Amino acid sequence: MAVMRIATWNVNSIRTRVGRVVDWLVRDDVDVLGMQEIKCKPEQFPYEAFEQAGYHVELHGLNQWNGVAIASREPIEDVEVGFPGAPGFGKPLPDGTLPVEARAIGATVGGVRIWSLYVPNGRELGDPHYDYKLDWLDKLAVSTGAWLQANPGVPFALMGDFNIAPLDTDVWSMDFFAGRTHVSEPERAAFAQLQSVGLVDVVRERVPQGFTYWDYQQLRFPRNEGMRIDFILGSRDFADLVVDAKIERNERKGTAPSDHVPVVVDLDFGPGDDDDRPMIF
DNA sequence: ATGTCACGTACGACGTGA
Repeated sequence: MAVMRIATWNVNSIRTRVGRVVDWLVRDDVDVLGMQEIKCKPEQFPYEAFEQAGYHVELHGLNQWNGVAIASREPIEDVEVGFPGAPGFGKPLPDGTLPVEARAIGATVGGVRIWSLYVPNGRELGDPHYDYKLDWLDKLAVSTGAWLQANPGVPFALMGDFNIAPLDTDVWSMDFFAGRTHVSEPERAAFAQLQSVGLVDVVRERVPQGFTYWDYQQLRFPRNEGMRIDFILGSRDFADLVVDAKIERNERKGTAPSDHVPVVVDLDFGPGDDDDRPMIF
């Protein structure tokens, strides 16, 4: 394959939406999908629908909350559940450590190292969940920076629901978000830290405007009152392969949509063993 | 015109998370 289409999508329960998700994968010819908020354990995951459509699946799900997965037409290699140093949260376990939630899964597909991430929401400024969010992002940046140093030349991307709107134009109203999470300076600094260790938002360059999430409440989608909080952050080696990007706004329409839509990039590996390439030369 | 949805528990309706 000379071109690989990679996407990220917070599906908000895969059991509720497996039909929509697999239909879109096939219809849009997606090769690799990182999913967030699958909201299930492995034994509850609808593997069959993915396998029948030609996708392998690797996932990390502990309970009805959070949960991340990767689906891919090519084999999924070197799966890693959670990143080194990821902080836990909640009631301490018998050994005194905090439970680490199911928010990160990494794998290599076609020589590309990718992570599907569901960043903690934060709830309210000053809430323990907010401090947890910032700590989680800090540890993610440190872990990512170390990995990039140790693996030069490997195309690498973090993708998922970051629960941060980096720009004022990434929310429908800065007045509405004044004093709330997702737009605070510490959250934006945490997002910038990911860029400072060597990652770039490979979608923003090609799609400067557009939301990726609209709350189910208050007619947010019909009014286009959304947020841009889902991103694909690529290393330089990854970014150099990107030839196209899009936000699939149509996936917020119709029956029983997720509140998020897919974010997509195409990677071009140049002339190669592309079965689909017409033999006209 | 529309004013939220998904999960678990447990079989109606509420608590939790987003």
